[in-house]
Amino acid sequence: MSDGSRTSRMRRTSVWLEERPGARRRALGAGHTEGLDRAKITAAAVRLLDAEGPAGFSMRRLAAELGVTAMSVYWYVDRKDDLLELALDAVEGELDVPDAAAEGADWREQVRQSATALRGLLKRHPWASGMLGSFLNVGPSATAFQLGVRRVLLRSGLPGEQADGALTSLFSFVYGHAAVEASWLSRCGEAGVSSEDCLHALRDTLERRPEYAAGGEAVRPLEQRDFGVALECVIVGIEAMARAASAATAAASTAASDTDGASDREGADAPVHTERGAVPKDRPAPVIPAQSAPGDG
Amino acid sequence: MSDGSRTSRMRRTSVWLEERPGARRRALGAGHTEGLDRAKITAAAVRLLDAEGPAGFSMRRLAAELGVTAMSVYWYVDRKDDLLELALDAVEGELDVPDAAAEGADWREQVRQSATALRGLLKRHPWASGMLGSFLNVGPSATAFQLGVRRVLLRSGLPGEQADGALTSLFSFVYGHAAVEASWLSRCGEAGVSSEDCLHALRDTLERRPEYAAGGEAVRPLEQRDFGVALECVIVGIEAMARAASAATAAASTAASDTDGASDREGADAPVHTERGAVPKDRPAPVIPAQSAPGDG
DNA sequence: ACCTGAACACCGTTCAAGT
DNA sequence: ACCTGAACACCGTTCAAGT
Repeated sequence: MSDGSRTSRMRRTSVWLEERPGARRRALGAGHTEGLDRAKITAAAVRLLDAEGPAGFSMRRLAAELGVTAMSVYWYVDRKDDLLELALDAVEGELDVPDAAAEGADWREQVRQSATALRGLLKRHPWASGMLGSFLNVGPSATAFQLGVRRVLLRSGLPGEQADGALTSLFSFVYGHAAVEASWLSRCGEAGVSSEDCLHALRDTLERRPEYAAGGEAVRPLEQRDFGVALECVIVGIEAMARAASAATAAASTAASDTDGASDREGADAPVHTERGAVPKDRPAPVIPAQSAPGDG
Repeated sequence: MSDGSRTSRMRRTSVWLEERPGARRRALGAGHTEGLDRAKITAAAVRLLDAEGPAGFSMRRLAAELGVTAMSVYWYVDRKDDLLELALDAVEGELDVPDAAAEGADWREQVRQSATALRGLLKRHPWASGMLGSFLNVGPSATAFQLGVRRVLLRSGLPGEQADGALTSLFSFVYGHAAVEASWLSRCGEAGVSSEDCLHALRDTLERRPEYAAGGEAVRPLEQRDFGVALECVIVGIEAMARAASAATAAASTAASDTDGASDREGADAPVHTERGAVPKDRPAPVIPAQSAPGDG
């Protein structure tokens, strides 16, 4: 019931989740400088994506860049999507996995650094943020980074289940922010317009066209999206979550035995500051919902 | 220097930002039941996207659905991308714009409802979350909704600039979360695998393959991503931001005149609870950065 | 004003050969 | 084992015609 035969039933959800992954066509570690290679192809794909964007990327174009016929690539990679997944995880390898065991490190600062590093990555490779909405993103590099940040989040005092919620919150925010920013920049870039001119055109449209009911006074602020302020907002939310959780733990252990050493955790004696009971921690945490899978209607 | 001639220089950043938008080819309000129509085409596009997903959507397929030749659509729409933008804003029209002027409404509850409604929309139309990373999303419906939520956020006591940061944080989170969730579901769906089986395969891979260095104990939690917990985390962050801001305002007005009515705002006397000065509000809020626009390298 | 058909320059991918 | 060429079934979009 729980052996590996179940996985052979599925066609393909990700390059990383296939039956004999990695060692498919040729040993990855073979040290030959001539001929193609999964690593070489992946590196070329990253270069091409960086240079031309996802719209300019094609198997034929990539093969030309490698000085090879279009179909040669298919010996190393089954489908274009597999190659894109490889490219995605390859750039995520640029991230430093934070060290949760570092001695005097403040978890907030580590979270701040990891989030900023991820954002920087997604700005260096603007095509990557779009891929996060297309692929599973479960490659080794992506996984190592996410687990590392999770370990850092646990240092806040957050229990495991809520640390996952915080991790989701943090990554969703960084991904979403980068995707919106990337689409803005690429749209302006393709049209040959500066961001300022584009914002100017937007303001003009909002003021002049009747479909846009509301006035222009509230439009201006939408120009400014500050990653730092928004990130700080998420971190503060995580912090409040952790404080509420450790206060609950302290109260419980105080009720059990009165002389407990749990109060040396910082902020454990602070009250919960939200009016409505802060973070609901007794709500069931569902698995990613399986119903209504998008397929053919 | 600031007249409309500047906007004619740009080719196209969005359907919504073209020179004579809306009234391009035919009056939109014309009441004829026969023949095509921008509205009819847009509605058919939404239906096709819902049914087949973005990969199954093509101009030829759409035209067939409309019982018309492929090129007929091009009389009403300049490019496929324009049509996708129209479809995106069309589904965003399903959202209720929150009423910030409602009498006894709690802003947290309104934010919660709006975020949940947006998430529901992005789950009903899974292709939409991907489009948010491709287009400007400045159509009338999207704009009305965002400005409405912004007005609600202002009721928290947050000053305008920080309300934009909070808005960015909130929307980025919902977008990012929906995009990751949608990609997960669609990948599993296309492979004909349930989410549970896919998670099982992922856990197997993490445990067995050497590239995935870390052990499996930290892998399990990544299955559970609770939108509610993460959303609450963002809301608590916004709340803390607002409390810090209004505390600063109260302190300033107390310094100016001692008998000020500003202290009746709830929580204004609470101290800032973050150890590092909470939200940095003196940091400059940059416009969406214009440098390093992704184009040809 | 509205719609069509043929055509152009592409795609991803399969398949039978080559060496 | 590795690479090629021709071919299939598609794309988005242009353009000259039709009515």
